Amino acid sequence: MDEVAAKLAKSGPTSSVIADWIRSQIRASRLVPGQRLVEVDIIRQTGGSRFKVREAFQRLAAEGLVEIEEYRGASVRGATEDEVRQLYQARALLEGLCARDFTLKAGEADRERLGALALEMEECIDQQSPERFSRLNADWHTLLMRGANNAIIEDLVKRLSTPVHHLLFGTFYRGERLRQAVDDHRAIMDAIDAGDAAGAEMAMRKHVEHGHEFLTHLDRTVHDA
Amino acid sequence: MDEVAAKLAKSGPTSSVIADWIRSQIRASRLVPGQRLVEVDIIRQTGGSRFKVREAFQRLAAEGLVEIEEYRGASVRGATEDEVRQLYQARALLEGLCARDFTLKAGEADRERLGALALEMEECIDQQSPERFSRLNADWHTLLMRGANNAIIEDLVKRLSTPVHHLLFGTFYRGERLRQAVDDHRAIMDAIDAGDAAGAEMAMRKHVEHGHEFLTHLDRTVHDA
DNA sequence: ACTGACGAAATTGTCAACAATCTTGTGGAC
DNA sequence: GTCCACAAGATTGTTGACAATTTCGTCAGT
Repeated sequence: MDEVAAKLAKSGPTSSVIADWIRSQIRASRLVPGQRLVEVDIIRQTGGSRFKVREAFQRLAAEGLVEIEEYRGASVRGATEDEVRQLYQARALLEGLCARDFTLKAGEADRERLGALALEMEECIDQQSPERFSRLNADWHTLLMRGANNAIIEDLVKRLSTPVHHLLFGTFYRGERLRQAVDDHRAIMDAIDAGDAAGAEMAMRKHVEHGHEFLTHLDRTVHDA
Repeated sequence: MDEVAAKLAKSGPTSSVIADWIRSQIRASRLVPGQRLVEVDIIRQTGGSRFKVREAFQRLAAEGLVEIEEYRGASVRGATEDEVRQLYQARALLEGLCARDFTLKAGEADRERLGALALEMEECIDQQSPERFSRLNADWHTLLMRGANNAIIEDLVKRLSTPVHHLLFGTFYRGERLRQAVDDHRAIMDAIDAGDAAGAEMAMRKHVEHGHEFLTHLDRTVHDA
């Protein structure tokens, strides 16, 4: 019998598991900015104790993902348009650096895996499966940062991505966005394979900026409707 | 009578006040990497309740400043040499962007205040007051990021700085480091005043890299001793 | 119908006691 | 002297109950 699993089942999810669950709910737009996170609701849905839920809130508050007000509890913190801009600026720089370091440091295995993921993503365009594309896209970016051997930046970028993930997801329903992303990835990988570190950095920055442009364009479209 | 103050005094420090206190202890090297943070000790020294202390631990763990292990509690998390390198790489990019944006956006008042702080720092060199220099230096960098109107990066940089602050502080006891920092600041401000955004960005990157170089140099010196 | 006071319900903040686990010191066997 | 088992103490994890505050519905007065 699996003692570890039995123990986990008995004592319920840990605070970081609960925090992960809340993060995923936010990414999936099941929790939207401004919405209050009522403790008993989270307890019912996760099976965690109140203490652990509160611990999870503290972690998420430290990440800036939720806001805690006295006697009003936790609520999902949204990002203003200007914050989204700042956030993409930072991402462009940080991921750009990773693209550069990946070019200089990554092994053959990582490069091949990056290409394989890119191919899978291309298939998604015709198959109209945005959620799969989204997952593969996240994997692709993660692999690149990991290959660059930069855990600090990987952590920062993950943190920066969460608040806009649900917005971003909307852009993946548009074929043109998917095609551009695939093209951008191709350009980045070409630079990497050519050993052109500076080129890879520039291409990555452009890629992130494209993401921002699509997002603001989409936002404007929605606003007009 | 001040009701707010009375209330605070009665109910003791809040969890974020406790977190601030722990952060300051780490920065001041009174808590060193690897050291365990025993709950009752923190309670005695801050006057907070156990519950609030634990909340503070969760926040600090989310920031990556402390590590929490089951039944072993919280301990100060140190940074490896490689992590410090990654951390400075990220800071160079992010603060560089702020120097650029400061050049483009900051008003006359902010520019003057930046100059005033720089002058105060120059005085510190002769007066041999590294702790004052350290405080002014932090103010200078903060002012620059705030003038660039980039709260996201300000937050990220603050987070990146805490784990190495105590190391950095050691470098401020060396006159040569102080002089170089002052020179770097001067170069950055000259570029800003000339409206040379790209120049300011480059100068800031160099400044941060200098900080890293001094740190590794110091580390090697200590190691040899 | 509208406004504002009032109170019950819901929700969060706090604490103290208890359980689970780790740590340390002690004593004995070899 | 060294090593190991064992127990006592120290430390952390968890729970439940209670206090403080907000929220929402109700109802009188206009």
